[in-house]
Amino acid sequence: MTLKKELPPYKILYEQLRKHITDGKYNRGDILPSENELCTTHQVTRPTVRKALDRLVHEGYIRKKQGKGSIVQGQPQGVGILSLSGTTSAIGKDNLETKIIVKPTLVMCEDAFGFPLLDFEKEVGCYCLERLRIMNKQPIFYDITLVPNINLPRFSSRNFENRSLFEIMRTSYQIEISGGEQKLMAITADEKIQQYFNVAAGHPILRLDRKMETSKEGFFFYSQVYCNTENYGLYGTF
Amino acid sequence: MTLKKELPPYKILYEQLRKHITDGKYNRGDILPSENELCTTHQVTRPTVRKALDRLVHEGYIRKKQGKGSIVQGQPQGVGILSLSGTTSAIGKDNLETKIIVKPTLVMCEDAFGFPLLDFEKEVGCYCLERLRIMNKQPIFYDITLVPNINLPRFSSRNFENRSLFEIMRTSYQIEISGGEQKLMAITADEKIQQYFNVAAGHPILRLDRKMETSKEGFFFYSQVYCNTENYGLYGTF
DNA sequence: TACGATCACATGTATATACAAGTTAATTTT
DNA sequence: AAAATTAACTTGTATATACATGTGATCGTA
Repeated sequence: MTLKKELPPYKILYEQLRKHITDGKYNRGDILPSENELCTTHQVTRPTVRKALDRLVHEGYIRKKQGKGSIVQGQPQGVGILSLSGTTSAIGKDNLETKIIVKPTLVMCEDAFGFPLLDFEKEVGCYCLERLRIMNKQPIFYDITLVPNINLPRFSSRNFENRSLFEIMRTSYQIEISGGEQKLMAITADEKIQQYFNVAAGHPILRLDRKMETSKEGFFFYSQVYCNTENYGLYGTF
Repeated sequence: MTLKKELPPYKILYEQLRKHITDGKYNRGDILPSENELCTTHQVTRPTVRKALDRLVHEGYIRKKQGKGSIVQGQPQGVGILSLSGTTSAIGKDNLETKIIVKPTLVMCEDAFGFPLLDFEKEVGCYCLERLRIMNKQPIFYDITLVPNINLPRFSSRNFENRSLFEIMRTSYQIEISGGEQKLMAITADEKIQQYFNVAAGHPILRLDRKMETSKEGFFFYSQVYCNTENYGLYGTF
């Protein structure tokens, strides 16, 4: 029994081109083979090729120009905290240190940061973990994450110290974040946040409540992120 | 001389369906006419119809389900301020009133909210306009927008009262926002903002600095948005 | 009545083809 | 030699068609 039940051609082509871009076989500024070339090399017709390219355009991997070609943009930058990727990638993970405040603990809850939980999620409970992200010795992010307790082998014992949750999901469980919704607001630091961020009372803090949807049907997870944007504004593209 | 140089059929259909959704002719949960019906009513073929629908899906106006149909999602909640659409659509424009604080005025500037300006942009100057968006009698957004002074006929005399800039760009000049970058931060209200939003000193405010890129090569515009998220958090999908 | 097969219809995917329009480089003309 | 034209590419848009696959109502049977 094969897990991949034969992807449609346009997806195969999409995956392949995407991989070549992320792997660096194509670099920013390169021009992809023309649509007609891709047709012959992949033995598909132009609408099929275009469907694959459309998706790459939409996701920011390439840019197209009439009469010219498909120009590689590179890794969709900016896919920072405001979009697909994990919080870690928001500012580049180089100088970002992660400290676990609360290790994954199973909790029962009725809702997740304003997002209503599904019945089965309430039943099985959620793993809750709290982390503090520190950049250049200064705490920047504090986040609380809720992951429904479905069958994720060894989840609670995994090391979250310096890997984003997204990365663990993808590499250990083949679960990708496919989208989500979020609510943003500016608040003032409460006592807990004042402590964590080492800021005065009344300090403005940016808060995000997010619901992530994944490639695994019906599996969501939730997080609440507090950001001290005093020195590092949140950057993103769209 | 017609300004609209004949939009392609799929765009006409897109605009029309989109309008019917934003106008409320179709409501959340409604099912759009089937692709084949749209073919006959609009005298185009299915790929053309699908192209229009693809775009509506992408922007979050509708959702498609195989075997069922195209289900209206409503105002793209989501495609709100954090993503493609205009600020107006961030919270639905029903109760949103727009007040012009400063009418489009030509100004010369060196940079735009931290984004460096191109040389030609510095040369020709930018139209600067300031607006206050009011929801249920409470000011929610205050934004300063810079639009480079390229040839946009009658731009400064257009009525921005209750249309988003994005909408005017799209419908009057066939310029679409294709992406952009933004920086977010939480700040405390300065005196001007305190006045506009009628809040106390120290009130937390969410600020966005954005650079928008458009379908018109080399044409960008810039805005700085202040949001009072006390009662209405910024909502978006990704 | 309850259940299951069937059928009509929805979207999903793919082919084959045609022409429009923008870009670039080679070719021709001046 | 320089400028204008052309030719050969590119992507953009559209048609016409075919079959696969998911959904839901209808009909027929146990």
